[in-house]
Amino acid sequence: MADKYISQEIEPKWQKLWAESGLYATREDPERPKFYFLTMLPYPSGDLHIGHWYAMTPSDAAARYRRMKGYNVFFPIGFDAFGLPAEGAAIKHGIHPYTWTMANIERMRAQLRSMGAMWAWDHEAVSCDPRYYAWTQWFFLKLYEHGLAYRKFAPVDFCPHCNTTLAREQVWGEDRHCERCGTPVIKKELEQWFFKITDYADELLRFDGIDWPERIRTMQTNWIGRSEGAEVTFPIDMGDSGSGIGVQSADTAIPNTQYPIPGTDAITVFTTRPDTLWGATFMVLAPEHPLVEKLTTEEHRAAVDAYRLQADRQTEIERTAADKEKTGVFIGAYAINPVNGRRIPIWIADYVMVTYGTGAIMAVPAHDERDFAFALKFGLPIIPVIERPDDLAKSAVWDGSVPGDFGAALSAAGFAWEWLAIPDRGRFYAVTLHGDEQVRAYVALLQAHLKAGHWADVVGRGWQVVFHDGPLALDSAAADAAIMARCHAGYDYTRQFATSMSMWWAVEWYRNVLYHADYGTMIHSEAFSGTAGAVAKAQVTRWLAEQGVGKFAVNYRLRDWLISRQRYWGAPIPIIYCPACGTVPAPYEDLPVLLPEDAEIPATGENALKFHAGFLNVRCPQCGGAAQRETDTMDTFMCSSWYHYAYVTPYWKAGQKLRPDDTPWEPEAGNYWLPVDQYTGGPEHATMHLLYTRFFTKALRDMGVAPFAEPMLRLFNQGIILGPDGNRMSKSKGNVVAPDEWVERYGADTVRAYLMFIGPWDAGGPWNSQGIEGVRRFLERVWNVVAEDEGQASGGRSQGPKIAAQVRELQHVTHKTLRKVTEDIEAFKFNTLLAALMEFNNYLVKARETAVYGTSAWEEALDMLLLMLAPETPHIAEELWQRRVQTRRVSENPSGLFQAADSIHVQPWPVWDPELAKAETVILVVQINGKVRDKIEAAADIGEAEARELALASPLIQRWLEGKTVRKVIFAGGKLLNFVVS
RNA sequence: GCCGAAGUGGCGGAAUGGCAGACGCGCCAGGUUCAGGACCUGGUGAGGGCUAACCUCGUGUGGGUUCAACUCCCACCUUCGGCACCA
Repeated sequence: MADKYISQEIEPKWQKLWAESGLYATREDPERPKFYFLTMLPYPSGDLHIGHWYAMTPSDAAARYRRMKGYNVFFPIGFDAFGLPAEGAAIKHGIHPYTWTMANIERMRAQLRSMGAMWAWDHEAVSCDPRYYAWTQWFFLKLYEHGLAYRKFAPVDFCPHCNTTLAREQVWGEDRHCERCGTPVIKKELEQWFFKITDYADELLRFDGIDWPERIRTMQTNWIGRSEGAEVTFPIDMGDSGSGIGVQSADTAIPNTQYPIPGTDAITVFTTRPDTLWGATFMVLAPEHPLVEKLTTEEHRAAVDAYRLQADRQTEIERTAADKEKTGVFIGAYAINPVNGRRIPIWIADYVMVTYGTGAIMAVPAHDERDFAFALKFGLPIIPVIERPDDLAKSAVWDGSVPGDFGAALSAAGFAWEWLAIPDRGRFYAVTLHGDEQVRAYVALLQAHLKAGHWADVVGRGWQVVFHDGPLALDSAAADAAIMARCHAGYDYTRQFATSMSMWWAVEWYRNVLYHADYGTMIHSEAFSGTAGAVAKAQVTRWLAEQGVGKFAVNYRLRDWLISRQRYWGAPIPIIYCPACGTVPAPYEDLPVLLPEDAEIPATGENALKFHAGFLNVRCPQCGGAAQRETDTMDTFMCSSWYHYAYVTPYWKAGQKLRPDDTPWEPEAGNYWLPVDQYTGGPEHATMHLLYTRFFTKALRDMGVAPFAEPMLRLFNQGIILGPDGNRMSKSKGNVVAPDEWVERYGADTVRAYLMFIGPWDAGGPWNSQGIEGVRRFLERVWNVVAEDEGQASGGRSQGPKIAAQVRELQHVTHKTLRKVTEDIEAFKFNTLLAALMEFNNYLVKARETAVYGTSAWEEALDMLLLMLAPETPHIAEELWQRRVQTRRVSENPSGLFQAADSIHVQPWPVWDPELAKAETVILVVQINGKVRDKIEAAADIGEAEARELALASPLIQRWLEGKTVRKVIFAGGKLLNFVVS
């Protein structure tokens, strides 16, 4: 009675029966091991697209597999339902965000059901439900209580299109655009709420006990950007110039450091290279640095103000363009280099960021590329203080400075040199030297040949200018000045240069030895000269601490998480501002602070809460006086930082008064399910959601709320499905692929299996419907093989040795396939899993025509085929399984109704027999000099001697060996034999 | 510029030291059919070869290690992702 495979009929049927039979009901069962399998929750934009299917259906397959393996699997779903698009729809179509969102959710629920996934709908959670965001607000209060939420006035990224501030993580790309709408962001000075994620920077760098992809760990590590170095304090030079520097002796708060220098005037810098301190020849402050105002002298104020203004006006793009010419101005003030007491000028320049480190740097132009460019441009001294590790030195000697026999003398002494022509300056001996010895010998030779009044330089190793009456080392700014004074006096050409280094920069041939940023032996550093590069940094840091001018310090690129959003459609920040009491948290028992439903969304895109008197005006919980609510709402990443906890007991304690000592989920259920065992989702959340949720969990642990430190033990990142044009799918590009039409045409099982089949799950790639037919054909062939078998289970009809061998082969193929499929699904290798099943099915199609048909091995093969298909294509597997079960009358079920216990999806995953999975024969590959010359069938356990014998019996091999001497034979474990001949 | 991933037939991809191209799409031939579609069977990297046996070449490029390299090492090219004046 083999009828046709009509997916459109069986899929809705089984979805209904599964739901009705309670197959997916969640219950904590201490008898069984739990498995919390989580896939990233969707934003209810209105329609599921193919990317959701790509992310979710393989997850479902893996979750189903876990259940068949005997785990009590929790596979929940919900909606990340706050966010800007709802407000956009409100403005555009006049629908309230709540109505729009809930309608979308309703629509998406139906679409999600069509996947046939084992969602725990009984634990669905929607983040915009007041019963949900009551807890979002509860978490905020807890964080506030523990000093992890604070408000500060700071320059923040603001999206003019979305009309709201954004977290640093939500600003993307070189042009610093809004992650959501693509509009370039602007900087605004606003008072905003932050979460102190930086408190956990070090712990977030550790991934102990979690199995996360290398890629994500690297991205998070880079994002946190830990660097070790020292903080060094440079006193301001109060001495001369009497310039009436507007310095006040008030406490000076230096940005991003907890170490204001009370009662002194000093600049603290962060450096990763304290070993280069002796080469710090100037300082640079960020234009926004608070000390700039105080330190600028009257003489320079106009220029400084002008520079700060233009720096402020520049967009971030202009300012951070990598190849930008360095700009900056001197502010008239000087600092004292604490290691040598030298006076160094203070500049401001926009290449120093107020947001990183202390917003101020010591500039070591000889060993920092940016400082080098800056010093070159503004004629500031560049003094090398770290020896070149490669020993290289160069010296260009004008042929007019030495007698004509200089070249011969160089050659005789064994120095490598060649002629170098410099336009307008003449011909030079270009000498390349290696190491101190050579430099010393060379300098002596040069000295002996130099004509009176002439000189030549040695750059790189052993920096110096050799004058006819003796060399001058470039070991300090003073020495630099002395060198230049002699040069200026002796040769007009040099007057255009302020420093030795800029003079050398003019010689192209010198350029590659003038600057380096490597570690190396310290030079020109007083007592530290000679300190080896490997220990220099640590030794100097220790000494700085002893001297009281600096200390070991760690700096992070990570900033605190800005969570304020100037939007209506989010969870309100539960804070009240009272003119008398100040900032007052809303009492726990008043949660949730409800979003007013009657708010009008202003067409200007502003926050509706600001104009809603009923929301805004409130009594102060402390003094009872008139007060106002905070109108900003929370970043939606706050909602998704804890949704995996919400699923455990959705809307826990709804309607009850919340208390600070509550547990945000039903404790027993939480103890059973948490934490998440396997998480799957896109890699685009690496530095946002995936970092936030780790921070959040660590904070919960420290509050005593959660007994674990990581929210998700294992993570897998699937790839991203692009539009058919290879671009990221987006409505504006019109390349969004809707799964519904494909499901209608081919069925959910086909779409599921096709998405799993097209390639490795973590690869993603452009959607291409070519090939989906092949997967549908595969399922039809499965249908034909299995459905036509009904009633044939009567045992083998023929006997004998021939059929025994065929049966054994069938069993071998069956068990080998089971092994492959099991290994693949464990590793999320769905593409090769499906290929193995296709191969297996192709084999069965052929085997059906042989005597194995109807044997118990045949029946086992069909059962196994269905069990292996159940995770990937749940509907067809169930339909065919039920037909087989009924046929065999295994189920005593008088009602005839489907019972959950009979479902294929709760059958135990079969176990392969290693003996059967092993092949009896192999194709022995015979090579001559590594080239395949013959393939011979042999017993799987063949030994080397027999293999050799077999190979030598082959006429083909005999021909290749003719007239050759066998030098060596390599036998690779029953697979391959290689004759090395000559 | 720095960090990471990838590069294999006409296409998606398989093989992580041992038969390159599994599986699927497409294409070609044949069967079935009044015909088309669907389905079934066989073939399908390039070149050579009495179109047979078989041979040569072939996994981004150039070197290397090895009996043997898509796979390991070195250098480079291209594409994608992340970071980027981060001190």
